[in-house]
Amino acid sequence: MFSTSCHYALQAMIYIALRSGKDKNVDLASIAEELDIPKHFLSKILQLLVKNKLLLSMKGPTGGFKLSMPASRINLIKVVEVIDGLDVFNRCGIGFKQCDDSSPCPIHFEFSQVRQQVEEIFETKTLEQLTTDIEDGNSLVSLGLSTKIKK
Amino acid sequence: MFSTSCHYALQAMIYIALRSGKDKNVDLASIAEELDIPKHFLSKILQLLVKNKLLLSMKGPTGGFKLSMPASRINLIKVVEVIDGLDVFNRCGIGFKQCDDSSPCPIHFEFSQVRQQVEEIFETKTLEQLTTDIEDGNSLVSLGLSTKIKK
DNA sequence: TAATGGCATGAAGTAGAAAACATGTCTTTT
DNA sequence: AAAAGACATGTTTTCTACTTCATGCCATTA
Ligand code: FES
Ligand code: FES
Repeated sequence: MFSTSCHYALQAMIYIALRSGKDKNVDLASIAEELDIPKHFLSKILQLLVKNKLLLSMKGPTGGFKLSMPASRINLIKVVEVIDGLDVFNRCGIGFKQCDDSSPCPIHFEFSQVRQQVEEIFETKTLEQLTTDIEDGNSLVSLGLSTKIKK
Repeated sequence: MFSTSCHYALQAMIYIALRSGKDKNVDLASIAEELDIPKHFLSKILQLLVKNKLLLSMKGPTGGFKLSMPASRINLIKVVEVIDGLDVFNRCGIGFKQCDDSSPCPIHFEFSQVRQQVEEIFETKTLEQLTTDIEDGNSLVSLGLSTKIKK
C-alpha cells in the first residue's frame, strides 16, 4: 500500500515520539539500528520530514531529532502526505488511471469505501495515542524491541 | 496495493470474460490496445495465467485467449494469487516484517480489519458479476471504451 | 579554539520491476 | 505443402525505487 520510504518514515516518527522529549533528541544511528533501517537512507527521509516541519533537527553533540509539535497534533496521515503524497488514498484497486464515481471500475464502489476507512484510520491516529498504546504494552514499536519503556 | 502486473492481469481477465465466448477467442493485440497495456508485457502476464489454468490459449489464425472455466467460477482473488501472491493481504500497514495478533504494530487491529474487507471484496466478486455490471452500464472496463457491448 | 559528534547534501551504485526485442512454434487457411 | 496469423520463450534494455559512499557543514564541549 505504501512505499518502503513511507513505512520507514512512519516507524521512525513513532519511535521519535516515544524516545525524544522537550530537551532530549534522538540520534539517527539509534533509530536506524533499533528499527533495522539503512542509516543513510533513513537520513534522507528524516531530512524530508524536517523540511516539511514535522521534525526538528539539531547538529553537534547532543544533537538529533525531535518532534516539531506535540505528539497529539501529529497524525499519521501527515507523514504519509509528506512521503508518498495523499493520492495513495485515491488510487483505483485494479489500476485504472482515474478513480472517481463518474468513471467507476467494476469494483470502485466497494473498494473506495474501504480505502476511505484506511484514510480515516490514518487521519484519526495521532502519535500520542500510539505511544500511549505502546507504553501500555498493547502494541510494539519494532519487533526486537522491549515494550517496557521508562517514561 | 497491487503491482502493475497484477493490475494488468485483473483488467485483462475482465476484458476477456466480456469479449470471449465458448467458440470465440480474444487476441493479445486487441486486449493490449483497448486497455492500453504494452503488448509484450501483457503477453508474459497472460502466459502466467495460462500456466495457472485460469486461461486457455489457442495458436494460429482465429487463435487467442479465453477463460478456462465459467466466469462465475473465477473470482478476482484467484488472479491476484497467481500474479502477486496472497500475502499482499497479510502485510503490515506501516511495514513491520511480521503481522499477526501476537506482535501487533500500533495500528494493527484497525488496519488488519479493513484489509480483510478488501480481501472479501476480491473473494466475493466473480468475473460473471463484473461483466454483468459492465453490460448493464454500471461500470466500465476501460476508460476509452464504450459500455455498450452487444452480447 | 581545536576536536568531536552529529546532521546536510550530492553523487554513485544495485536490484528488481517494467518494457522492448528477436526468434521459435503451432494451427488454420488456401 | 506453403503462407500467414497467432501464442511461447528467452534475452536485452530501461526505468525507478532503494541503498551506499563521500564529503561538507554546524554546534557542543573540553
Ligand atoms: S475506479 Fe477502480 S477503485 Fe475507483
Ligand atoms: S502488524 Fe502492522 S498491521 Fe499487523
